[in-house]
Amino acid sequence: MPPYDPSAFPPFAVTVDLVVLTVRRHALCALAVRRGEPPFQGRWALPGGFVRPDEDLEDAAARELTEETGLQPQRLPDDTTAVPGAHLEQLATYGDPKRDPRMRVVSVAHLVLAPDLPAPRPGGDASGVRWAPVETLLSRDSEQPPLAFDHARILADGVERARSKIEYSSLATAFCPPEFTVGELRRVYEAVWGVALDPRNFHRKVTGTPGFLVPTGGTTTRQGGRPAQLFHAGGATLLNPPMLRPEA
Amino acid sequence: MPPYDPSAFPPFAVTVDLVVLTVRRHALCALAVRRGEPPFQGRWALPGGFVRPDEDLEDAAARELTEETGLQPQRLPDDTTAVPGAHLEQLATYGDPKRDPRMRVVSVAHLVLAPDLPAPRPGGDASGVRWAPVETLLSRDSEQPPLAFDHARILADGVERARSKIEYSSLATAFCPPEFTVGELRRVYEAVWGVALDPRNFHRKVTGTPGFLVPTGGTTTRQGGRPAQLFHAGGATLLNPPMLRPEA
DNA sequence: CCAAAAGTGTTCATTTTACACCCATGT
DNA sequence: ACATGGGTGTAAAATGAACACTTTTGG
Repeated sequence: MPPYDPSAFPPFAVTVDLVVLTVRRHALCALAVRRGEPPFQGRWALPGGFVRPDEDLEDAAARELTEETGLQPQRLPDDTTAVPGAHLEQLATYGDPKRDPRMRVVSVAHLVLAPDLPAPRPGGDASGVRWAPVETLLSRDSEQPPLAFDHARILADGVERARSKIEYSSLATAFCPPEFTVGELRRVYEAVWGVALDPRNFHRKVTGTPGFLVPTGGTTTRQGGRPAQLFHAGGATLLNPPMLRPEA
Repeated sequence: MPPYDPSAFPPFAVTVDLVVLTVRRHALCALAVRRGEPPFQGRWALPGGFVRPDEDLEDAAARELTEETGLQPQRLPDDTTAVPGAHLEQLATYGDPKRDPRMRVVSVAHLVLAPDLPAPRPGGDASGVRWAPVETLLSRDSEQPPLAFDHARILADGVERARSKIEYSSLATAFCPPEFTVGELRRVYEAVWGVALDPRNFHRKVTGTPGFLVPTGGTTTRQGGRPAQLFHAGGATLLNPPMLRPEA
């Protein structure tokens, strides 16, 4: 029953699509590109492209990310390139036979969490790249049409993954610059979850979790008020106990 | 830069592989099939096969599951077929260019959680199907060779997913028959996590979580001792607060 | 001085844990 | 009678939530 006949397999196209999230102006935003050709010409879509014949899926996602944004995923902890790092992980694979009207395309979606970029430079495709609040991109009652293909679904899945994963992992630091304050980290949680958190309890929680935050020794007043300690992300990836997301 | 040229896409084969888990004799077990042809002839592997040209990924996984085991995934809550139900979800996609020595194959792995089957009937392929403890299948120092392809990695990922997901969801009930006792459910947790749980506190916890368990009214003494209430899984899919996994 | 953000201490409610104890069956 | 698993009560310990209060900057 394994009809594993390499000479007669059905042909598929395999692509990667990217859900690139960041926090800008206290809102969770995603990267969108405008499609320059049919189908869905002129509509917004997620960045992505074909996987090359000898390329691993994660390599393809990293390549597309760099092409579109100049970002590089943080693959090694001691990555010393000047490019800002970002978290990259596989999200899910979408293979509805009718998801692309032209042909059978299976897309392996990836999730990228990036710090707010000083210059969100558009990459090769000049026809339009933008950061937009995920609510705007997902709203059905807005003036603009929905995302192309099944990209609204993919984006929603990516947002849901990010929201749940910062509960029990240290991934929220991927939204922060290399050095950040506890208050800046708290504002990330507040933006991603859309809630307000108690600054006092939040501070105790994150500084009390071993391996989560490592003080750099420096301080900053860039948020105003009393100078705040600067931290960078520690080695711990799992948060135990997790950060609790308020209800309602 | 979207070189979205449908006429020149690189050809890939797309398959589904299945991590089918159950609890037998107080151990977490997975379904393995013996390969009848090269490469890896004679070695154990995960069940799987090609996705058909007009078939969704989940449909392909469900079809392979039925072909190999006679199981059917529980897609509708009021599924009235006589076949026992099982939980099916997408796990992850594996696309290393060298994972199959013959050609470029991208495999979308799925995770299946099934109750212990009275007759784990082998399906179409008669050359060998068995349930084996995951520790046996993953042990590198055993007398038997490791799983074919990258299936050890896929199985490990599936086991890890199952272990973490029963913490915060009601998925552990997928390992149980339609009606089960609190003790039987506890033994599922103990087998999957490899720990011992306090029966008293476990009972209070699961019966106190609204929507998790619904009493059927019946009782059973199939485990010996005092008759135990029978339950079936309630509508709740998320467990809040989660089941806590003991350390170490 | 005041406003703003950082950080600490303390109290109360809730949850988790550990374990004593009783219940209902099979042998 | 007794072993076996089912189920309840309860008190100590740990955790989370709420919030008063002090600290250190900029204006």
